[in-house]
Amino acid sequence: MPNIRDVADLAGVSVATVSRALQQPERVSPKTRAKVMSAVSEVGYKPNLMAVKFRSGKTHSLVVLVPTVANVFFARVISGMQEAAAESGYSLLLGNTLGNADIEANYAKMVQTSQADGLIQLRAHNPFSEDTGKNDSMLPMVNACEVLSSNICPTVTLDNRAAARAMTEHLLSLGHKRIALFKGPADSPLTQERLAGYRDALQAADIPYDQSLLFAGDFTLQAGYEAAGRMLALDSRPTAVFCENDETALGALQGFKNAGLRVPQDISVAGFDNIDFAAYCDPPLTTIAQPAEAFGRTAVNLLVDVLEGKLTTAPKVIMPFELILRGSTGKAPD
Amino acid sequence: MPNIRDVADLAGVSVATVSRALQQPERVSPKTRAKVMSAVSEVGYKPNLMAVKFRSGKTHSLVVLVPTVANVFFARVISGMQEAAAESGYSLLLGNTLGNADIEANYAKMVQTSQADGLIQLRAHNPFSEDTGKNDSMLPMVNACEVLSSNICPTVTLDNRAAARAMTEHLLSLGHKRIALFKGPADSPLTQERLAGYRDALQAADIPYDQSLLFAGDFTLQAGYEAAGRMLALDSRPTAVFCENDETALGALQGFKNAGLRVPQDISVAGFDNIDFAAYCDPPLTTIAQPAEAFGRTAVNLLVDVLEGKLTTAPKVIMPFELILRGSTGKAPD
DNA sequence: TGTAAAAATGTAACGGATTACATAAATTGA
DNA sequence: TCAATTTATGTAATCCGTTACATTTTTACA
Repeated sequence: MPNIRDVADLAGVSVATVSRALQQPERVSPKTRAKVMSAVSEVGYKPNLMAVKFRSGKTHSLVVLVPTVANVFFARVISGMQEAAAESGYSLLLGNTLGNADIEANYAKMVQTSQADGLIQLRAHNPFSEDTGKNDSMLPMVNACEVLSSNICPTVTLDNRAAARAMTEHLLSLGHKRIALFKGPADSPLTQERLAGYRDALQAADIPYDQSLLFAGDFTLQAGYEAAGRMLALDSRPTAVFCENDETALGALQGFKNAGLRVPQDISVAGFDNIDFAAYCDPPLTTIAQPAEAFGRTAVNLLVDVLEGKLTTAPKVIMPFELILRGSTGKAPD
Repeated sequence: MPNIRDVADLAGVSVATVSRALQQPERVSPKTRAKVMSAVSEVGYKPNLMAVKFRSGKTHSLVVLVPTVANVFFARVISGMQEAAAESGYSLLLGNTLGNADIEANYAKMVQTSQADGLIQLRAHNPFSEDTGKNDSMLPMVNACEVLSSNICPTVTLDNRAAARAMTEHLLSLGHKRIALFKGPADSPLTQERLAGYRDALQAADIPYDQSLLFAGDFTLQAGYEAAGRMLALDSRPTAVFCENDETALGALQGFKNAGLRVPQDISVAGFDNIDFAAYCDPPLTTIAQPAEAFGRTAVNLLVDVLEGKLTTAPKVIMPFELILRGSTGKAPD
């Protein structure tokens, strides 16, 4: 690979002049600039950006910790991140962490070893085991989607409690009294928030909260399918199910159908996320739309602000949700 | 951030000794090693890996050009890549290119500017517009899934032609005579290969090839849905549809159902990829399973081999496919 | 034309870790 | 105990751009 010295030699100028000709062309005479430019193309010079990054101490890379890139919702969030990152001149390093704290810590090390400037965490877990060495300033981290309870960094989230309450109220308004909840893992704050919203709605409607109507899963199609099976074994069968994400709902949909139930005549099913598939299943899924791409964009923009020292406090951005009514929910059977 | 000199000063040794104590502990006396180690932890030293990468000229990063991370199949391929990359000590830089050649060229520049060691392209397009400056050796690139016709780099693919033929033969064996093909974009080699397999099967069965049964799309749910609508407008309606990917098939499934058709009684639908959703739709989708994670792993391993100079020729790895028979295909109606 | 100011260019230090080479210390064997 | 090895450690160059500072050249105006 040719370097800046090769160019300087060929053009008959110093390396400083070459650097200036490329970085601040106006600081160099037109004649020299032309000489440099032709030398650049003659030797096929491409600046070694690792050298630039090393010297500047800025990598312009951001690590993103994704529990799993195979999740459709996260894929959309990542798309949004990539757009915003490109606009700000950053690139994204995706870490598929499988929700494993060790893998996360490993990626977090990239920030501590100057391989990345900052980190975006999509899960409610602080990946920085040890201190980052800069206790004075803000952690170079942003938390999105599922949010840490401690307020250690800027966050982007959605009012999950209010959204869950809105969906539960929708089901109540259709006359459902026994509403099952297909949850995520019990230790997930996101699950706890949505559960709280579900309870809020029940309480407001004077319907007793029944723990036997809760079914935990891991947000996959299979988990939804299996939860449907377990639910059908209940003595007194619920007439509606609120699933904490769309994959779970789609799995449940299939589980109910396989058991011979009709949706929504026999049972209503609602999801959360509004992934593309939710509009193309049978029946189409009632769900909560989250602005996934905007989540990603906002997270990146916040992180860039942190890195540029534009933030002194850690803001919490609440994104809007939207209730999407489709065919999978209907009047409660008599 | 403390650097190696801070450690050296505190330990009362030279920077060379610190470096050796960390890289080749056996080259340093146990006493010195202990001093260095305690100094390391006392100042909280983390080596600046940008400096290491800069000096070594190896970034241990691989760029992956993904048409869209929101595609479930690609998400699985990426998962496989990440596993293999982690095992070999590489990290992945994902580029969401939207199939845009300019964006691709931009990411390819990361290799030319020493920000990444190599590149994996999931689309049939050479992103290196200009030469890379190393015409003598092999391009630091691997092509996976959809493959370039020119044999400029190692590739990992599947015998798409044989797979499409196998699926078409399955439909023929069920008695279908008019089989529609929901294709991808016309300029995609992948589409051309699958089309060729479809034609092979028809020809072997002495069924005339009818261009009016081909419907182009872009591999999305929506494209499948719309193609279904267009197909239903045909005078003589096909009894089976072979979709070139599962998203298209799921969109088509919904399109047919909305039009009042029953699947598979009125029309059979087959897909390609075997994404998770294919098993959880109604009816479950007959499809071709591709070893997506293995694609990713193989691609990374090949690229690492290229980078380490272990390959002198460009191999073409053909992965196996599997025909998955489910409920969406059935006997042709009389 | 002479001098001050402005513009253009050059020199060299810098960033942090690695490593070839040089030197110093410890070990071995006679 | 001394020379010959072996082992341990130190010095300084290197990777490649950027940029502060120094120097040279050009321009402007009296």
